[in-house]
Amino acid sequence: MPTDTDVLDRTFHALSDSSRRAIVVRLSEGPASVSELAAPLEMSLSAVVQHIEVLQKSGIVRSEKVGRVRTCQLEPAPMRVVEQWIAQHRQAWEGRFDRLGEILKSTYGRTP
Amino acid sequence: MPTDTDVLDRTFHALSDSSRRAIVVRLSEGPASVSELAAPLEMSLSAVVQHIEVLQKSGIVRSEKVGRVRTCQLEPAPMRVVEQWIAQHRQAWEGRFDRLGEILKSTYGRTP
DNA sequence: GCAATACTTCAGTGATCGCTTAAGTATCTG
DNA sequence: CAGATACTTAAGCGATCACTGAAGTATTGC
Repeated sequence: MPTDTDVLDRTFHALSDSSRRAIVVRLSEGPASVSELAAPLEMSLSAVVQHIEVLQKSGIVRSEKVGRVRTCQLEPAPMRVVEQWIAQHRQAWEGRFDRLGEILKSTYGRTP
Repeated sequence: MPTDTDVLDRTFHALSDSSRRAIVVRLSEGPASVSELAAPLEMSLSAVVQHIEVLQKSGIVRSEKVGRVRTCQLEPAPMRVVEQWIAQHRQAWEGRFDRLGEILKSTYGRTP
């Protein structure tokens, strides 16, 4: 049973590659087969399969094989964990903008 | 000049490590020195410095040295790019389209 | 001046990453 | 059944990763 930390590690890692993000963007338009996902990417089918494996390990993507075709689709749960993590620190991202100067000033009485 | 793709690659990568996320969480409470950031982490100072470098290359963290102390703080811009990317695909993550399609199908017997 | 402090830099190491090629295994289609 | 299709699996390779430890360089306080 993966912890939130595991999910965050794997999901952020999965999204850190532009080929994998392209796969995710394609899947956001609806389910697709492995070859459909591979078509626009300039790499071997084997490489694409490996990217899909990374996405599956993160939980972002789920797939099912029918006959000889594996169909992939998005799974929302891991992204919700990521969004939640970001939301928890959003105020800090937005609120503490460019205050180093102020802190240094209050600490040293001047800006160096 | 880094493209959005570069920013996404580096920011997602930066956040894919739990030690780096711990640094980010600490910085969300306010600026901190390198040693302050290192204190709760069970690794060498050198390792922490390398994590901070990764965060700086992504643009998430900015730092300034005064005397012998380097003070780090969050920079919101890269996170906004990440939030924007997620927002663009949120509907798909949440499965609204799929469910809407199913609902319409079960109601009208077809997708309009 | 001199020791403690706060990093900084560098070389090395084992693990993981993103890919390739090659050789599989099922599953359709005619 | 034969050949095409859609993956699947495995080995290997150069690059990057997350560290460590050792040796540096500025500052600061006494």
